[in-house]
Amino acid sequence: MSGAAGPGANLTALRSHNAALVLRLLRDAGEDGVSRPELAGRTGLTPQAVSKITARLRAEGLLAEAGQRASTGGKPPTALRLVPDARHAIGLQLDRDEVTAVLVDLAGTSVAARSAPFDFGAPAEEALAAATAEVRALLADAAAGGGLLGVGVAAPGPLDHGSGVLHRVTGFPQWDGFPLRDALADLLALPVVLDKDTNAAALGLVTAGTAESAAYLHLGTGLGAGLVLGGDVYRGARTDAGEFGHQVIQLDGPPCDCGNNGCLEALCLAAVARGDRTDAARLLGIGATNLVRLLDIDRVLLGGRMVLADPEPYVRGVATMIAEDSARASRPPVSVDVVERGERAVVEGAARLVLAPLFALG
Amino acid sequence: MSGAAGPGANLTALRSHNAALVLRLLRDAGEDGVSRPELAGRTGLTPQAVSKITARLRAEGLLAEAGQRASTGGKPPTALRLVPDARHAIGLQLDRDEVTAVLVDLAGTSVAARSAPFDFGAPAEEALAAATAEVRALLADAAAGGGLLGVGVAAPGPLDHGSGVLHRVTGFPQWDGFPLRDALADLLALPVVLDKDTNAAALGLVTAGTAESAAYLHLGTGLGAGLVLGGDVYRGARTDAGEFGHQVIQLDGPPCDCGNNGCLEALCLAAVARGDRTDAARLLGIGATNLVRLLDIDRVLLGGRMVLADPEPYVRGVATMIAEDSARASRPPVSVDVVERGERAVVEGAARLVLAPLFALG
DNA sequence: TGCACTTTGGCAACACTGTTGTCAAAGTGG
DNA sequence: CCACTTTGACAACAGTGTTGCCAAAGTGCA
Repeated sequence: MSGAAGPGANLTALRSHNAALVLRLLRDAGEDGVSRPELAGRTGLTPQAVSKITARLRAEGLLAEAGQRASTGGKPPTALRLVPDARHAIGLQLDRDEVTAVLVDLAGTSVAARSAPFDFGAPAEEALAAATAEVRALLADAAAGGGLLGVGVAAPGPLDHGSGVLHRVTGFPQWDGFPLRDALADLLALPVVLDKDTNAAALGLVTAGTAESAAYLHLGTGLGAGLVLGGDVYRGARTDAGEFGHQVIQLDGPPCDCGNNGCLEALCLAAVARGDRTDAARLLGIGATNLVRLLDIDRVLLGGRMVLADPEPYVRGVATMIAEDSARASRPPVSVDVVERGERAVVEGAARLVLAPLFALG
Repeated sequence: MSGAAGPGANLTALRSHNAALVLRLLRDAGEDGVSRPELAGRTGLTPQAVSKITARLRAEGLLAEAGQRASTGGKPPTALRLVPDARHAIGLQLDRDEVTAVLVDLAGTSVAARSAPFDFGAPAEEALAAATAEVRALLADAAAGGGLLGVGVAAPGPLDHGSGVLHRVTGFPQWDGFPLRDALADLLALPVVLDKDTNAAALGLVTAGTAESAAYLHLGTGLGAGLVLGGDVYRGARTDAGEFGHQVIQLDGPPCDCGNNGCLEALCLAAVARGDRTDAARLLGIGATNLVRLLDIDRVLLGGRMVLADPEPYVRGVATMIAEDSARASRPPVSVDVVERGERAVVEGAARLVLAPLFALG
């Protein structure tokens, strides 16, 4: 690549980093808030440093006092909490036939939402206009109280997160090479971040759980994964990571569009097509087990239209297969669930693309 | 886990970070050295900050001037280079039947090496005594000029990198739960870092290439992988990541010791056992392709006794399969090679476990 | 040959970070 | 009632990278 050795850190970066750490703890604590001494203990910073940092954040309106806690033998600590309304972000999901937009606050809570039919196959300008119209309408509906941080866009892959350019989306060649991020940023006059829909959903997992490593498996028209490794979304150098569906699990299996034989996606979608959800779940479970073993995953979440239509057999099937394997390998159990707020997981995750830097996540 | 939000950064951490960045660039530049302005450009730090940092590092003896470069229209820049002898580290590899120890300098170059027969099945104290004797003999042979930073230990997994404790090594149940890191640290009175042999070898890749993501595939008595993701070794929460051999690639395949059917390891080792290296390479290639697609890997290196005995068919087979898949997916090519310095890859990687923090790697 | 220009790299002053020392406020518990 | 603990602020401090300035040492054109 550029040959750079990663960014040098200056005092500004130091400040942002520590502020983000404090904000993350405050966000995770929710309404109850956290006391200053607790923040100090959890971050490893001195109490005085925490006092300075929280004072700055309070001046920016990002946090507020939330009453006093019970004393533990001395002066009772003052709880601090995030002020969710202080900032907002927009999530925009471009799907094959629908565009969805949400306005979320700092806590990631959805404040307003809109969706409309969408033609991903339309000419770029037309589709872009439809998407921006949706965002503008959303903002008109619910004026964002605090500052608007930007727009996070989730689209089907492949695409490049770094440059914000779409690649050859299956079935929609006209988007290949289109600089979607910059085009939207110009039209909306807001910062824009672009990512794959699976990564957006995975980003929601970073927030939701304390799990260090998690995988979001999306079974829709295709089968993809969003990976959270070591607390951050893992994209790979070209945002191509997460191609979960095209792992070969049957050497002599049926041919797949990708050119290989016995891809998990082909087998799984075939099972779905013939209505055999049990077998689809079993196949998905095998792929998930491969993933868990390879990457030491703590948590698996399932999503996508096929799963959301009838989650139970999938969750049960995948959970069973992973649990059996974990037991044999005497590994701690891995939680398997449907993604929360199913249909909204991707859009709300998209909004978090914008929020993530504030909390030193991403 | 602990609920901590990652460590807060203070000024000391800031200094170490920037110093490590500079050291890494100097190490990668080798004998030729790097000029201060170039360091500034690559790190993003101001020239004056680089001057201060390099002055400190020079005072510690870690770097020295390396002559003047050609002028580019002004005062000619002074090249700075790492002083490899300034510090040393020990790498220790505990294998099933052999113990190997190397002394490496800051650049990772091997200065001295020893190896001896070893019985991993012996009682812990006995094996430990043999290992420490090997290290002491190595130090007696070649007195380390600069300060000795510590010992990096590579052992067959599973084990926990964080706590330095061995888990149930296949065939050697007596090691289960043994605190190898602390035991060795006590005996040698040196800092000790413990990691899986595959991870140690993978750490060598971080150094060697500019590849952001790489995988080291080890085909020996088993089949495992060491993963480098985003420039760092990826271990997972419990150092269990890298279980590459037990991915299912043939649903109705033969049973594997792990309890599943059609594991890559079982199929691949069976092919090796019947002398069919071409098929073994093909199977390895399928697993490698799965890995490359899932994790957007740039570089694959092959190692382990089976491969090193006759590398060519493996490299060719794996390279061909990945190349075909990459071409179909119009992805940039992935380099496939035998690991350099084959037999030594793991021990020298182990030594780098100790060096890594100096260069902000790991 | 002379001179304008560029680049290097050090020194001093600076703005800002987190840290330490100190102290008042406000509780608990014997 | 009083000793003790904890909270959280203020002031002084050490140390970071940054900025402004300048001498040294080259290049390249007139």
